[in-house]
Amino acid sequence: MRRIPKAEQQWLAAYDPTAFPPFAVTVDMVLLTVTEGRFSVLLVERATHPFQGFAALPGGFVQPDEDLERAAVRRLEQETGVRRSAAYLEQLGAFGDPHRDPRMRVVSVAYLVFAPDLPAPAPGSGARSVSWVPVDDVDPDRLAFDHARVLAAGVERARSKLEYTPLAAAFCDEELTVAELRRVYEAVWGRPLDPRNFHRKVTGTPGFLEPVGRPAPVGPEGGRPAALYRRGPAMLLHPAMLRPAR
Amino acid sequence: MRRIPKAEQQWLAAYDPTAFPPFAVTVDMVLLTVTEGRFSVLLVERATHPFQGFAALPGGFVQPDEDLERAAVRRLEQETGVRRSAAYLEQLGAFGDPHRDPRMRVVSVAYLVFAPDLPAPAPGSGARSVSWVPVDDVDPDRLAFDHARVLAAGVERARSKLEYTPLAAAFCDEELTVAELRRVYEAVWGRPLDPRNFHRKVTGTPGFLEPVGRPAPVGPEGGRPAALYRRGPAMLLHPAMLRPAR
DNA sequence: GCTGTTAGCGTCGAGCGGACGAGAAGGAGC
DNA sequence: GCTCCTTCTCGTCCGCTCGACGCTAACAGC
Repeated sequence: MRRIPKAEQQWLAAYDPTAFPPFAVTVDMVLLTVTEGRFSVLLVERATHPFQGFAALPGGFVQPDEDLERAAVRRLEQETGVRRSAAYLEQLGAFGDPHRDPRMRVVSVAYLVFAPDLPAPAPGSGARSVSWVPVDDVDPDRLAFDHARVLAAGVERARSKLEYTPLAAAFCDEELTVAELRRVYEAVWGRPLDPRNFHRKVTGTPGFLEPVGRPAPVGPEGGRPAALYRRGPAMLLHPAMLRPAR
Repeated sequence: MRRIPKAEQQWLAAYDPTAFPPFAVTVDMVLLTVTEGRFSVLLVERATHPFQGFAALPGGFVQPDEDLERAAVRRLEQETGVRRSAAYLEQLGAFGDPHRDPRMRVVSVAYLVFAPDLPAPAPGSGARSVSWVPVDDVDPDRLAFDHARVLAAGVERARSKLEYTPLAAAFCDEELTVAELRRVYEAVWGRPLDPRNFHRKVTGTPGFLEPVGRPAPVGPEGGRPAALYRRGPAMLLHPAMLRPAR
């Protein structure tokens, strides 16, 4: 921390911190998962005005002495029970249209979260119900505030992140198979991938997956048991996993 | 815009908009260019407390009825004379550490701007001097607030954007040569590129460059005149221009 | 003419990725 | 046991891209 010079200390003591236009600041979360083979987002139903009865992204006001990311993590754990260590979280951006909230001037900082497949969380405070909704089934006109724009930005960011980072593994359990990872890519990108080329690619990219040395139990469809892997140390994929052209 | 139901109108009329913790919201700009062959950022010297005498990113408070991007564009034009149409602008993210400003709780929304090579702008209000500083020469400890983190995020984002978008052209004039574009890449990435492979790549990527059909005037070093191009319609590069490993 | 410069084209080989064949390893049914 | 089905895993072929680099084109200056 910088040492504050004496002249500035005196100046600060005389400073009126209410001399600037006041804003409310909120965090909203685009919490994504893959469940039952579908790329889905967590939505809550608003129990109060404004937008009563509309679907909305979970979120809430930032406390006066709370870091933005800390506020997001708090909401995540409160509203969904997802622990920070079990998920991936990054900032998506700020949304500050002057009329996005009819009550007052609000700037919302959106966070993007990748969570593994979880049971539908119990409703928290201020929301009637909480549920996973496939992103393709979301009606943008039935979302509160500007959450349609926020969700669209989050979904596109997620699709793009899967190309050049190993974060698809954040949608799976700690130990995972190549086929589970492939189904994540297929759900997020919305296209089938060749299992053989996918296998060659992910096992050939250094730092993506590390073998556990143990097979997974056989699935309900039978077939040869798959080897188990866990996430490797790589943060970026070289080479990238580019989406096939449609 | 949504029709607001009567029950909500009544509820809103009775609502106290000061019931939430007040924040100040600012925009800060990471304004980048390539000048004299160096990747540079616009810095101002702060004339007032706090951080008097420190270098800082240009920026300022968002007005109560002003969109975030509009506030950034206003600052851009006021402080630097750069017109919005002549540059590329995107949001970089929100920075909201509770103690980033000693005066009060401030959330800053940072914007990233790519501008063509310009004469050093005249100092505006509240700043002693304004100048382009090569990003490699910036001393992070001499930057005000958390601007070292903001700048680092902007520089990394810019380096990465050049890989998969045609935005390097935003650092050049409207009509440009392949060599000018190559010098932008070399300055931003900090490594020399093979002129022949670079030429093949950018002219072979559809939508990146479109020929004007006219040669550029011969440069001070002589040599064969280069053909002029202008930016094509592509928003994303397929295939991408990956940075060579160091 | 010759020299020095930059611009632009061509060639070669390594490596990656899409399309696909084929064997390995399990279960279910007979 | 054997057959049939499933999924997993490895291998082959071929086209494309990219890095390294040679070569020619088109200017200025002398």
